[in-house]
Amino acid sequence: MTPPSPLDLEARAHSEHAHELRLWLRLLTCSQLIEKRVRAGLREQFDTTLPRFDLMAQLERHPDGLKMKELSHRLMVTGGNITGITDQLVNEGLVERMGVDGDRRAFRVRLTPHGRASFVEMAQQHESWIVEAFEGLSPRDLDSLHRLLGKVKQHQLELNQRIDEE
Amino acid sequence: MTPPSPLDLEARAHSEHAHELRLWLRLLTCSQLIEKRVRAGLREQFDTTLPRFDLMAQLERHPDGLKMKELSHRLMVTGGNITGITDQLVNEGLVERMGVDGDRRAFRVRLTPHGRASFVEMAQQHESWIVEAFEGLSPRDLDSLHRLLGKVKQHQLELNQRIDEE
DNA sequence: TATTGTTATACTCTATAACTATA
DNA sequence: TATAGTTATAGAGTATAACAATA
Repeated sequence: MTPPSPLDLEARAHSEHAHELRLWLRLLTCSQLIEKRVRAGLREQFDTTLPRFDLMAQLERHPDGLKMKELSHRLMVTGGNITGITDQLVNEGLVERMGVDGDRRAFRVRLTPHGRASFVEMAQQHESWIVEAFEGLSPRDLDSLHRLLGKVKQHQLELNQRIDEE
Repeated sequence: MTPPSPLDLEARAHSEHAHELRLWLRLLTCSQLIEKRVRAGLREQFDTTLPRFDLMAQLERHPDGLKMKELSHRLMVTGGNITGITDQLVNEGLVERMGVDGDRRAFRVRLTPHGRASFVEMAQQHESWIVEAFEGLSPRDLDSLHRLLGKVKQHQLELNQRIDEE
């Protein structure tokens, strides 16, 4: 016979916040499942990766280019990684580094015409994966989910703000 | 250099299906922000990683242990990785491999008493991070979000089912 | 002195494929 | 033949820290 578990008490204490924990696990599962499909599609159909796609997506939104520092901030990764991804994309002729007037330390990175055409093609396919991922939701559900996640996001940003100020 | 704080990943959305794209980017942003905090906490306070924590969490829910194959399925990663993580945890005395009656190929992996105690400590802290992450939501919001994500998850699983059958 | 960006490095996480030992 | 698990390997993705050039 199994000895009584010493952890029954803790298990009960945990169940007090079981709602939050279950929500977190479900949120994580959803984003992992969708992300896996997107990564696989980018790899199989376009021989690229999500960080590369994300960097190009940022540049597509900013035709005049973005500085390395700005890319680092927007993609939430440290600078060395941006250098590496940018180097790859430059070698493939998809983006280019341009000088910045008045600051010879910095670059503007922007899409080349080839990079822009390439991105448009990927973005169309990407969109279809995402539409497929959410086709189980009504327009009203989509809106509710967006609004609720907006609250979550806002709260995370406030938490990070507090930490940055410490 | 610390990881850059926030972001504007959501800038990526553009087309006629902008609703779905924006929802996806927001979902991804939320899970990334929370996940980064959890990973950082596990590393700083317990010198461990999220996959290790997740494996132990599975075992805590299954006191009789789980087979390597089951862990692989539940954690959504391939078998070789389970071997690696399990090896680490065995070396640290946190889990153990037990034989399975009637199948000498397989193992049951389960928490040791030390592993269980260690997990409880981590889980309490983990819970506080998750509660903090969602403290901006009312109980009603929590419930709505959980229900909506349930629809998303269900749809992903059906999509994967279709792919597995191809 | 501070900031922008690069370089070098190391570590975690992951998938793939070949392998073994059982079934 | 098929399955459970291991091993070996390669590559993605990331952070850290030291560094150069410029502000």
